[in-house]
This record gives sequence, structure tokens and C-alpha cells, in this order.
Amino acid sequence: MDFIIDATVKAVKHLYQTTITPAEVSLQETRKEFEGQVTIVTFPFTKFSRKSPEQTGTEIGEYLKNELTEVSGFNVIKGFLNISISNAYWLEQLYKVITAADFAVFKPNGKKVMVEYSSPNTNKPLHLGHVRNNLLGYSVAQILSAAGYEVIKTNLVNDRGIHICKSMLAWQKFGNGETPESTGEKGDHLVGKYYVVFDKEYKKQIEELKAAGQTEEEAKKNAPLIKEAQEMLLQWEAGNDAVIDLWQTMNGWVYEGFAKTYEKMGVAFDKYYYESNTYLLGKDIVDEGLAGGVFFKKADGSVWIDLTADGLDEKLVLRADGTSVYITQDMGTAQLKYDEFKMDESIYVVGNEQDYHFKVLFLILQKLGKTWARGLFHLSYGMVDLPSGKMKSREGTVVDADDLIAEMESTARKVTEELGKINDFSEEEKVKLYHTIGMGALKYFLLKVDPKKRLLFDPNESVDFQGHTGPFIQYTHARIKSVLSRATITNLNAEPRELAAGERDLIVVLTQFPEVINQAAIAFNPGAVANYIYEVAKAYNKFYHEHSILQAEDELIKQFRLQLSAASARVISKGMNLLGIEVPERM
RNA sequence: GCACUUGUAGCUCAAUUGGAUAGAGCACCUGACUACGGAUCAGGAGGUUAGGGGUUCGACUCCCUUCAAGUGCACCA
Repeated sequence: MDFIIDATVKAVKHLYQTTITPAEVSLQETRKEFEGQVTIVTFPFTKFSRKSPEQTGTEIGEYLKNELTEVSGFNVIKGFLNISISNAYWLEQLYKVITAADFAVFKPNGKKVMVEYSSPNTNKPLHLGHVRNNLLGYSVAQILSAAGYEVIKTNLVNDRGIHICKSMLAWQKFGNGETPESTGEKGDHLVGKYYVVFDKEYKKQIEELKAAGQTEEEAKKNAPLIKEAQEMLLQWEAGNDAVIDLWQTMNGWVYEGFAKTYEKMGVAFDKYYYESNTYLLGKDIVDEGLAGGVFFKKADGSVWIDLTADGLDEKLVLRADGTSVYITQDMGTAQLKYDEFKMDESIYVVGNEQDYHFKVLFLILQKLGKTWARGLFHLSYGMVDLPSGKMKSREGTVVDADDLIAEMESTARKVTEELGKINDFSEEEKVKLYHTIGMGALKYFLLKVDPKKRLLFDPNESVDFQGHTGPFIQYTHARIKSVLSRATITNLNAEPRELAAGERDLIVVLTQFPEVINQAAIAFNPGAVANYIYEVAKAYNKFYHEHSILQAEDELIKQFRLQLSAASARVISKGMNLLGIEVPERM
């Protein structure tokens, strides 16, 4: 629609002798209740025209109608100039743009972006919160890739630390040699079980010590289990063979389990980082900061940065004993990633409880003069809440990722069997379809919401399959495919004389796809894509009900509608792909 | 206490980044071609955009303030 904007700039110059920039022309979609497809807001021009908004709009409308063959008419309501674009223009859009092989395919923009997501701890299985993280990260990577970026998907695995030692210790003491093979339990779940066992036994000891007269605080410090776990961590750091062996075995179990869950979720990574390899990094950056005067040393030898001038606090970056803290490690990892990939941008998909941490991290790196720090971005997303409040692993109120996926599949099976449309499918095909539909429902449900908002998930109320949902969109796609399978497209440029409103509106929606991808990429927001595809599906279903395709009035119209249908199916399929959702041919 | 985020229909979410009478879905009510797939479509009802002030032609959107919810404020990660 740039040509409308350019012409409007000319109109203002011609009519009111004022030069404005294209950015000053506010163009929007015309609201459904009015005639036209695009609307120019003319209030701002009344300054130069010195006329009423209505008069200004009429004058510009007249100018556009005379100058542009594409403009077939206009109407003015208050400061809104609604412009009708000719059918010929929309048909041209359909045949020259939308059906072209390169529609919504962006040329490589020469920029490299890293998306870090998932980043699990290896002491427990993935839950609903991780699911949101994984789906967001994967979708954002897909969208950036579609927008022309070269994307590197990374996973920084938190595979070390006291929490890992807790699972290890509990297994050692209470595990009786259980393995995934011996129990048939998924490795991550088995290890998670012992993390819970640790917590239970630890609490028992605390109670005993309290009964013996210690305060809560003392008891927490003195309980034999926690001391053993701390000792185990020291041994791990010292490279004790037995501890390292156990650590590798148990982490191996967890990785096997994670791999299955990742596969079911349909996410993948180009590069894994492990904290066991990166936790010592960052010390040279501390030296660098000290030399440059960005950091300072306190009397006890600890190293700090003063961020009070930026409205933040003083922040410790190295302990007095010379060991790293969390942020030291993150500084080092950021440097490592940049050295390895030289990316222009780097997105961290991490929950909003770490907002402050990332604010500080990015600020420190900027103060250190790292030019690449400007490209760092924390994609912060809201917590997933249950109706009962926050998920708490200790209280058993977490929604487990594997359970959730299984439930979605079984709901999909139930709904599909009731409708009985795919009774000729083999069992294998059915299982695949149930997975596609179940995940479609779940992914769409989680991704349509603005990432920064918290999300409410009610496990008792199964995710809907009707209305504004993934399956609705998948159904629309399957239905189009069904129609297409009953006819052949023979005429690639069938131009009907008339264009019904429903047909034109569908074309208008389809033309917006590239811009939607662009906006979603800028905002790192899959929700924009999700809501858009829903608009496409709705517009298609409306068109479908209003017009017969296979029994069209004549062959020319039939060919046109087939083309329009095929184009809609492609946009739906590509758009859903950006969300990591598959669309079936039949369902 | 301080900082950040959020607050829109009974519920779950939108609103082209300052534009028109704030839109969808679910739930509720009323209808639809003996079918190209009814997991659909058309319609009805449902709102003081948490409250109050301000900025301007115009505010869900920006500023101030009050309230509510969440998160953070470790020499944990």
C-alpha cells in the first residue's frame, strides 16, 4: 500500500503546499462497517489545509481518485478517508504476489541471531513452564528465520550445582540401584523422583534437629544430608572419579528423557552449552573490568560494579575467595558465544523472574565496551499459573510436560473418534494425527498469548478444540485440501468480472502475511502470527460458506476460487509452521 | 519498604503502537444449504478498558496518583 502513501504525500503538497514525510501518513485497515479497504487518518492534515476534517478528506480523496487508477472510490467520515481499491488491483495481488513462489519469503538480510531457550536443570523433568519457554523459543527462531535472519538455536543446560548433587545423593542412599531400564521409568522422571526424596528426607532431619533444640536456621545448616550434598559438590569440583561417574550416569538418564520430550514438542537445537563447561568462565572479564576501571575491589578482595548512577544497585561480580557467582558465569558465556558465532543479535528466552539479572548483565557488558552487547535481548515471559496459584514441585502441583502431552493426544483421539471422519486411517496414521492435533491445540493455546503476560492454565478444563484454537485452523486447512483434491487447477490467471466482498476480503487478509511476519520478528512475538492465521481461517470459512467452489457459476469463477483456496491453504500452513504447528491433510 | 511487570465482557485473549461506535473465542440464547468436510457459518445478549486526575482534534495506549495481583531486591543458579 506504499503507493497510496506516496500519492497522499503528493496530494498534500499539491493541495496545501506542505511537504510531509511518508511516515506522517497514517494508513490503516478500514473497519468492517465502512466501505473501503484502506483508510487514511486526515486529522493531522487539517493544520495545513485550514479546513474541516471532512473537507480535507474529500479533497485528498478526489485527488487520489483522479491520480490513481487503482482507487475506485472513497467516502469520508469525520477525519477518516476510506478508500476503495479496484478489483483489478486485488486480482493482481492474488496472481502476481500471493500465488508467487516467493510470497512471504524474505531474502537473507545478512544478519545472524542466536536464540537461547529451554535451558533446563538436569535434576527434574520438564513441566508446563518449560513448555511455554520451549514453544516460545522455537517459534521465535522460526519467525526470525522466515524474516531473513540466519538463526542459531542454543540450549544452555544447567547440569551442575548443589541441586544436581541432591538428586545424586538421594539416589545413592535410597535408590537401591534403580535405573530407567530396571523400572521402565523415563530417565528424567526417575532422577526427579530422587530430587523429591532428598527434600523429604532433608525436612525430616530438620524436624529432628529442631526437636533437639536447634533453631530452624541452625537445623537447615546442620542437617547431615545437606552437609553431604555440599561435600559431594566439592568432590565434583575436585574431579572425584566416583562422583563424576555417578553424575555422568544420572545426567545421561536425564538427557535421554529430555530428548524424547523435545522430540514430542517438536523443538531442536543447533548448539548445546553445558554449565559444567562454562561455570568457571568470566574471570578474565573481571580482570578486564578492573583494568578498565569499570569494576572496583573492596577491602576483603571481592569485586563489584557500582550501578547506582543507572538507578540500580552495587553488584558483586567476584567473591573475595576469587570464585564466580552467577553473573560472572553469564558474562563469560556471553563472550564465549559471541567469539564463536559473531552474531548480530542474541535473544535469551528466560522467565520474567530474571528481569533484573538480565538488565544488570547487559548493562555491565555495555559498560565494559562490548559493542555486541547492544544486540542482547531478554525475551521475558510471564509465569504459567494454575487456578490454585503457582506451580510448586514440592506440593505436587506441577503440570508435567509428558503427562500434559499425553492428555492432549488422548483428548484429540476422543474428539476425532466421535466425529468418525478418518475411520479408514491405519492405527499408525491415527496416532500421528492425534499427536498433530493435540500439540496443535496446546501450542496454539500457549503461543497466542502475548509472551510478557502471565498465563492461566486450568488442567481440569481441557484445552478447547473449537473457536479460536489450533484445531479450528487445522480443520480449515484440511477442509481446503479436501476441496482441492476434487478438482484440478487448469487456469492460473482466471479473472472473474465481479469480485464478491467475501472473496476480496480474503485476498486483502492474505496480502498482509509478509508484514505480519515482519512485525512478529521485530517484536519477538509469535502471538501476532497466531492471531493473524486465525483471521485468515475465519475469512476463508466465511468465503467458503458464501460461495460454492466446485459448483461455481462458471468455469472461470471456479478456477479463481480454487486458486484463492490453494493460496489460503499455503498461508495457513506456512503461518502455522512459524508456530511449530503442523497442519494435516485430513482430520 | 524499594524496583519491574500486569490489570480490558462471567471466563480465556485481541485492539494495526495515539485514531472511528473497544473486537474475537468459550459459556448462554436464536437461526443455517439433504452438503465442496457442521471441529463450520449467520445473529442476539454481555464493557465506567481497576479507580481518579492530566496532556490533545482524539487516550485501552502517553504522564501523575491511588488500589489490586505477580515477580525481584543473595558472596543461590
